[in-house]
Amino acid sequence: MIILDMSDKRPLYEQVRDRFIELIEHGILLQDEQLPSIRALSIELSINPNTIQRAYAELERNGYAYSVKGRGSFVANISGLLPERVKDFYNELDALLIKAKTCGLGPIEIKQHIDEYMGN
Amino acid sequence: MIILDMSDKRPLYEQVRDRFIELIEHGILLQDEQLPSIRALSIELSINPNTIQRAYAELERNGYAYSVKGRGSFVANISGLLPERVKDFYNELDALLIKAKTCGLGPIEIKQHIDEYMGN
Amino acid sequence: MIILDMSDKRPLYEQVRDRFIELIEHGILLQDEQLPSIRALSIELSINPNTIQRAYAELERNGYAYSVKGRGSFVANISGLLPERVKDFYNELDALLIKAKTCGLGPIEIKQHIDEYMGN
Amino acid sequence: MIILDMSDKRPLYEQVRDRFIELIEHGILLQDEQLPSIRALSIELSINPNTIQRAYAELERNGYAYSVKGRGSFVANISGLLPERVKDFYNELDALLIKAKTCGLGPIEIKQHIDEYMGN
DNA sequence: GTGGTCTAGACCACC
DNA sequence: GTGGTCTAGACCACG
Repeated sequence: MIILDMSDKRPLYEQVRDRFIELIEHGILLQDEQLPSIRALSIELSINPNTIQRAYAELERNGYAYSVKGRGSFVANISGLLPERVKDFYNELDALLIKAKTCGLGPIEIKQHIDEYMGN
Repeated sequence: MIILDMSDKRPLYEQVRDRFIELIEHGILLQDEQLPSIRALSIELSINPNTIQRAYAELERNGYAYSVKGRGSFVANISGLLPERVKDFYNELDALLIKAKTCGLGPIEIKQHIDEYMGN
Repeated sequence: MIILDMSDKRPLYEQVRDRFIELIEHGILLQDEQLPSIRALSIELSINPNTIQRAYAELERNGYAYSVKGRGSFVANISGLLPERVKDFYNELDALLIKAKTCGLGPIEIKQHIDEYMGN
Repeated sequence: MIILDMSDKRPLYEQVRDRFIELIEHGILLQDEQLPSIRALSIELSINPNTIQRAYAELERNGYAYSVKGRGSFVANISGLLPERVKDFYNELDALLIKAKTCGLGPIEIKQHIDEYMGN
């Protein structure tokens, strides 16, 4: 479920965090489902429990999970996060479109690529 | 020409490097034009010359500049870099489109946003 | 009567304790009324009896309940607790007013807010 | 400047964090002023550098500070945080006013206390 | 068993 | 020198 890439320049805790965000956003992990325990996952991935702890803390901070002492960590209700994620998407898209301009790419080529990629 | 943002998370050398890439890609710095000397720029920005040196080295490594011992650094011919940058752009766009799907955004909304942003 | 929120950061025993304090202070549970038995409540809430036991022990320690061996736990006479609670309230209010100052809020705005909130 | 209370139930990193928030909000630490280095402060307080690091990370997350690798940590521009802090204040005040009601305190007594405390 | 905090000590990137 | 990440190992509170 989680795969670490030691050659990735991102810190391990970000890799773990982002992988869980992906799993939650794609609906593979459902609301209130229990995440692997910090200790179990740290053994499975052969990394320190503190690193998992940090990843889980960030998931909680970003609204993707909640944890209860003595019980475990669980997937949060993420329905409230959608507007924020849409806003994020458009911000990133705008940044990318600036780059497109400096490559000589116009709206027509980009839109065509989108149709090919997402289907129209 | 170069402005540093100390509260930016990126290291200074990356800020310097990326700013020059921007200036070069936008045609503000032209081919074979001389870049500021390391010493002059380090004084102007009040930062360590090593930091400028590293930025220039990266510019050279990425094909945006070349240096002549004892003469200085100059803007390279970047026409050969375009295909690579276009490829980069499409890779980043594809990653973003995956995110769009998980936000419930389809090609129609995205294309409309592009038209509004870039003009059609 | 008691509702647990698993995503609440507070431990379960505090949630149980505080909910009973609320019920007692609001006069919903009256003096000498019997609290639910530890066993019954633990089953109703699907949590460990030790958790209820701890909540009840704290209620007793804080003067909100008393227990009779073999009989159960009962609501205590809380009239003696009022002065202490008033004192608590003013202490917390004073701390909050310091914060108000650093936000540029003066007595007029605060008093107006109180009137709107509590009615005058 | 920073005093730790080992008997305080709050974790050390929260004590450090909250103390700096206090210093920043009260204008004792000014914008862009450098915070003590993580190592220096950890020695001064006789606690582990990781604990300071965590406190500083939270300050940064909450918009009170920014840090630059190789340079240090600095006080951020907090003017943008004011509306949020005002909102926080009113939320906490509302919670307190509920408590006041259960103590039999009405708006008149509370407003009088505010006048005595803040001056009118 | 669970998560949360802390220490000690290491290594890295940056300046 | 600075901050950032990670490991190893410990202790605590909670259930």
